[in-house]
Amino acid sequence: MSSCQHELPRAYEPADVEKKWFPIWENNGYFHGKPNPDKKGYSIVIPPPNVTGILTLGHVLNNTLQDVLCRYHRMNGEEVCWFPGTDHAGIATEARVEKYLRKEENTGRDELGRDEFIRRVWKWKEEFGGKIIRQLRTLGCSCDWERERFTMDEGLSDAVRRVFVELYNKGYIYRGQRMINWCPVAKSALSDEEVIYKDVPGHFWHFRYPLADGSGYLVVATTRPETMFGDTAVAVNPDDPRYKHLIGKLVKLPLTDREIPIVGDEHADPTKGTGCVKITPAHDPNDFEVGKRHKLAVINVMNPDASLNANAGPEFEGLDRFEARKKCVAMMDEQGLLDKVEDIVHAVGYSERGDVPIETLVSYQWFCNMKELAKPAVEAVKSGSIKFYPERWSKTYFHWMENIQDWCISRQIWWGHRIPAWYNDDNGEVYVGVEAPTAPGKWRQEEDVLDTWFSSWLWPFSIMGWPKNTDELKYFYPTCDLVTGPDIIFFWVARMIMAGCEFMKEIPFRNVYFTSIIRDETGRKLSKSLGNSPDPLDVINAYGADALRFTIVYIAPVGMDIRYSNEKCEIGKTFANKLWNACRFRQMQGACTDAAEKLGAETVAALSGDEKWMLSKLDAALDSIKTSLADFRFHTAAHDLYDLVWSDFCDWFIEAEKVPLRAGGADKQRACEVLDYALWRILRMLHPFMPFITEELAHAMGFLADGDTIMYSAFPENDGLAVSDGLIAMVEGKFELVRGGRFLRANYNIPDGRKVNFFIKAADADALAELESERQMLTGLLNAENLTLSLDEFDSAADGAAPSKLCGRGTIYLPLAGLIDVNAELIKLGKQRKELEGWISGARGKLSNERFLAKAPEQVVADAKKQLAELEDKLTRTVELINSLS
RNA sequence: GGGCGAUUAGCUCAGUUGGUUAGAGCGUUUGCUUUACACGCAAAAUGUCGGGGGUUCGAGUCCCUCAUCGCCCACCA
Repeated sequence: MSSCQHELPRAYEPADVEKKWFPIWENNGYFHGKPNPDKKGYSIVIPPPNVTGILTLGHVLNNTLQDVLCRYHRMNGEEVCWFPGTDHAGIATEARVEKYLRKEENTGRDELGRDEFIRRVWKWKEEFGGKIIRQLRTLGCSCDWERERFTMDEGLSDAVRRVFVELYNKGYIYRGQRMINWCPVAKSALSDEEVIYKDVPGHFWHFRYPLADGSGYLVVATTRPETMFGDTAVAVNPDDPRYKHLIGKLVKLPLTDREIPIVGDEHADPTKGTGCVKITPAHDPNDFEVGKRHKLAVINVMNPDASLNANAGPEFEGLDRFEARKKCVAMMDEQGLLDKVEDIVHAVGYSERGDVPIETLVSYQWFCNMKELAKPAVEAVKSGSIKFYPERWSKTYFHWMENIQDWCISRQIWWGHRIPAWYNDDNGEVYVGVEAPTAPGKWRQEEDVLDTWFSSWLWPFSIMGWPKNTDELKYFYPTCDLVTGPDIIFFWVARMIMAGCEFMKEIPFRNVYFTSIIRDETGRKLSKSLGNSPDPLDVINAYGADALRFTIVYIAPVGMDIRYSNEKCEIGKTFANKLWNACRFRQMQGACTDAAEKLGAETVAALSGDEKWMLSKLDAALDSIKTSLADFRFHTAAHDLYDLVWSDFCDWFIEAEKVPLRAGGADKQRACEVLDYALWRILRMLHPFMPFITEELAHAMGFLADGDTIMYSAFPENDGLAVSDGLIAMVEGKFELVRGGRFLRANYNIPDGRKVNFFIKAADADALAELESERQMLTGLLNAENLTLSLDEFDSAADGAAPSKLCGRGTIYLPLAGLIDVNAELIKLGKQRKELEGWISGARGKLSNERFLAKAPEQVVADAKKQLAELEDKLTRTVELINSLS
């Protein structure tokens, strides 16, 4: 078939093979997808990794699965396009580059100013960014690299501006003063989703706030003493008999010279704490609401970096919030105003990126009202237009969507899409538009940029050229499948659905597969700080990309976390080696035949039992794999492939085929043809999972000509060479006898390599006939010198007692004149007899249960009867054996 | 407080509408360099399927309950 066949080395060495094929694929344009009316389209958009990111095992899993899907659909004749790209990751990148500039040039944001800083970020991005995209190639990802995009590319930025303007004009986007989450590290507002709550130990400090008239004090409890400088009231419940008479009076706010009112408000719960609550409208969402009800002043006591500002007074101004807390408590204690201190564990909101406690504070920000956007997006999932795998994630989705809050979209950083709003300071006018205002006047553009996710939520269509109505959009949108982690269901998945429905009037994808989260062996999350996060490139160097891909798919359970360790890559590595050697074995039998694509009619007519068995195993695996992939049950497909190759093909089929191969002539020719046919099918079935080794072997074996690629070879179809159940049972009955023979050898320490005599007493005349027809194979598999097949008992009187093993189709004996340990055999057989009797009594009990007979399906009853008959037969034969030995 | 998931061999996990004697890999034990593979071959051992109750002719599988572990959301003066 091909001139490029070459001899394979003894062990598979992935490094050179993997380096060789990727450039060939890429340079030939095999990854490129373009609108093609003659084919069905299949598209995936990559979850754009952060431009600062480097490859992690999470990416490996995620992108391997996407690649499996893409390669599979490509082999099914579809026009596949996998759109790659990166996300500008505003806060993360800005922090990363700031750190870099500080280290390399001892400069940064503040020194450089906005324009220069942004120029430096772009420079950094060109130089170091997107490393991950290059690393994905090492993994073999068949993305359409010609279409790589970045969320801050001109086209995508234009999409962002248009979307902003459209939502503003619809009244969804507005600017307002609200309680927001503030990250003191980024010195920016955050969305609710960017806050992570952690349980941490803390204290309740009970403070005495003296009544202004000197008649006593109220006790308030707080976890945040340093915010007391922003207190503008103390609230009590209006129905609380202890305090209601105090409403309207004043307390003196300690450490300040202010007096604040006691207000009556339902917010104060008489059953909690002392029943008195200090009200800090500037720093607590509930207090903010109380403040609004009572028209209280909002006193912000924090600087952007969470140090205290002038409102905290000269003693505290400039102090870090935690320093201020200590000092505040100490001063209260000194003044005898610290009532008591309680140790508690409470949830504290942390900034996702900065990993420090956030502040809640009141600030002017841009928001997007999501209520209307959510409606069609909820409907899309409810109606099944979009399906989630595993389905249960839809519950999480609905819960969030149905309680959706306004999205804080402005960020006080520089790296990102600057909000397209301009202020006219002369007349207070606000202009929002895609381009700067042309109207005369002094216009000043909004300083803030947009949340990173405000560009990523447009990704499925902005990456295809929207707002232009491109051919790509017409052909590839909506995309088919999305593969991502459940951790970004709110950040990204839900918002993409909303954006698709709103701006494209069509869902962005049909299926969403949520991957597992990868943990280490002990179940901890992988993280840099724990040092338990292996570098995938090291793993690829040690085991090979195919091995890593296969392993991670193989061990990824559906919808659960993965416990990963590098050692597990042995699975993929040894599997690759096994496949390699199966091919090597075939190659040692001679050149590739013409049968790889299709078996000739004559060959089909002449197939042996084992060969038919193998072909039907292949078909069964094929059907199962197709179903599994259609349901995103990747690991089931990987397990099927593993078992097919290792157990069925290597352990049984290759071993069985050694018999006709040894026989030579027509037998050998036929065996080679079937081996070629089966191997070529196996390689194609494996290709989506292990792209490199399968391409290499397809060429090395001569299944493909130079210049061809397995990437565009057809995924196998069920070949319709159907085989009867009877034949499968016959072949597997034969295998059982072989296993029985090996068991006997092992018991008597007779190496498999030594030829011995076997005697098989067939269970009945049919079995005898079948076994007789398989005599050659049986003799070969058992490595027997002589094989006697008979309906008669083994004649222990004449030939000496022999150990035996009971199998379905017969009983196999290993005659060992004089060597047998009769007692050991009797003990073994006695045990077996007892077991059989147990099962028989169970089976009889079931069959004598009238309700079972009446209610169970016919087939189940028939099977039970058949099983009982088999057990009874086995028992009879066991008893016969016992009698013959005792 | 609300929701979701997990609990099966020493370890990591399969087990698709309930239906023969619950499986795999790793590890363990034993024996093999048999003309692909020691990254290998053959064989063996190990389970009250977390506890309890229920439905059913029949439960690892369905229902209830308890326990333990984990995740998400909300709340917390």
